[in-house]
Amino acid sequence: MISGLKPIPEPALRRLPVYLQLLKSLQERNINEVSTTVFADTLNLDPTQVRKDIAYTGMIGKPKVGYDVNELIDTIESYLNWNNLTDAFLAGTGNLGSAILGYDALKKYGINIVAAFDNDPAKIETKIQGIEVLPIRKLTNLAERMHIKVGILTVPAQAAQEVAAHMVDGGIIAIWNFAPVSLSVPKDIIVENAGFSTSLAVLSRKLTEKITHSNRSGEKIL
Amino acid sequence: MISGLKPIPEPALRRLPVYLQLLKSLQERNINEVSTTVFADTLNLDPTQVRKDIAYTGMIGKPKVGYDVNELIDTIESYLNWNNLTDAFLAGTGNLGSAILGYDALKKYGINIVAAFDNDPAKIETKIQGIEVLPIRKLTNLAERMHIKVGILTVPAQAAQEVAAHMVDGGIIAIWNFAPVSLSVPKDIIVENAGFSTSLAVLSRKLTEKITHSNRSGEKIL
DNA sequence: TAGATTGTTAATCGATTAACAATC
DNA sequence: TAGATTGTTAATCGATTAACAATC
Repeated sequence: MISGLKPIPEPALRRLPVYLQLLKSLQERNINEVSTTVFADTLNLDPTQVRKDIAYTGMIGKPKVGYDVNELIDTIESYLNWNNLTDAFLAGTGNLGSAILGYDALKKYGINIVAAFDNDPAKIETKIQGIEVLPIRKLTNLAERMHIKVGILTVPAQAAQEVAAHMVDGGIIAIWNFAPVSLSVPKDIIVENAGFSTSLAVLSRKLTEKITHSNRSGEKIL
Repeated sequence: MISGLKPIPEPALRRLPVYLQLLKSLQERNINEVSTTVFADTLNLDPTQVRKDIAYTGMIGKPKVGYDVNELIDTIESYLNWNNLTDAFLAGTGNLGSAILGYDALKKYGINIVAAFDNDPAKIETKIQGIEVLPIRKLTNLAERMHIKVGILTVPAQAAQEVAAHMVDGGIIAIWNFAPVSLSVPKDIIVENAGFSTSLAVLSRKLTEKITHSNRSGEKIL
């Protein structure tokens, strides 16, 4: 065993930030210890599941007591590498791109946007939310020179594939993709799709099911 | 059997918009037929999985031929109810909220924002992206009167729980939550968390794993 | 101490993948 | 027709949940 930890399943990984958020609120209320029962009751999860999820981070609890809140925050944050800032480029300074540039909390998730890129001449050489906007053609070279590893893709759908390719050319290995397009990139490139469509599909379908179901069973829908 | 269709597992539901996106691009290229082999190869999925996913929507294909592209688009869109516009309220007109107000493509996902809410006096009674901004205290009443079912929550974390409660009071039954908070709402309320943290957790951890792994095995990381 | 909680192994559940007859 | 593809049943895989000894 080299790393001492089994690779985490993605569903478990997705729950970690939820735990973190609860832990922070406990910390604010000066609560120093937390059991998986508390997690489970608050978040509607199974306590065993919470215990397993936490175990993936390497955190060790105390029987009868639970977990130390501060320590667990530190452990999860360093497991996610959120305690270190990773420099990132953002491409596409439309509404969404600009909003992300202005989203200070990104630093809490370990992301530090150092430059933005766009092809609109009106935006180039200006600053949006204090971050300089450069032409897209400079992205590849600059990424290489600055050893940038993370790219945030907020360009329109039809430009996404091309800009993603520029990112990869510049040595970027992780793309946070907001465009509604499945990017075709080398298989060792990490792509995390954060577009709205998946999330809205779940919302829309659940809503549709609920409405048609409550109609059928005669419940009121107003 | 009442509805004729088994309820779809959430992982399958999340893949539907991805299929839809590919289908639209086939449609643009005037391709009328598609097989699950094409889906599988393009999207790196198992063809049987694609077939099962599509079956949940009620779509029927033709052996040897595949599926009719236009018909499958229609079927998925109506399965998600994206072919009808659902009116929605948005609360919180900061960077992200404003970006969503300006995001025309939301209409393609069946969402039509009819009013926005904020507590900043400077914003109230103005229009953002052509949509009127009203004080939050008017949300509950107006939601009720307008029979609004969907609320988009883009307020700061500390306000999220309270505003969510106002939405529920006004009869909203589905909340698209962008605040990094797990909302506590009655169990029949649909909450879809679309905050950045989950998505960034996956990206960050995968990146960390990749970098530490490639170091260990001696590959170059630049 | 007794009771609550952790860590872990075993059982269950559900989703993915494989196999294959039916079809055009 | 032959070969490709669908639809579906069976097998596998992996995640969730249950059970329980160890612990403070």
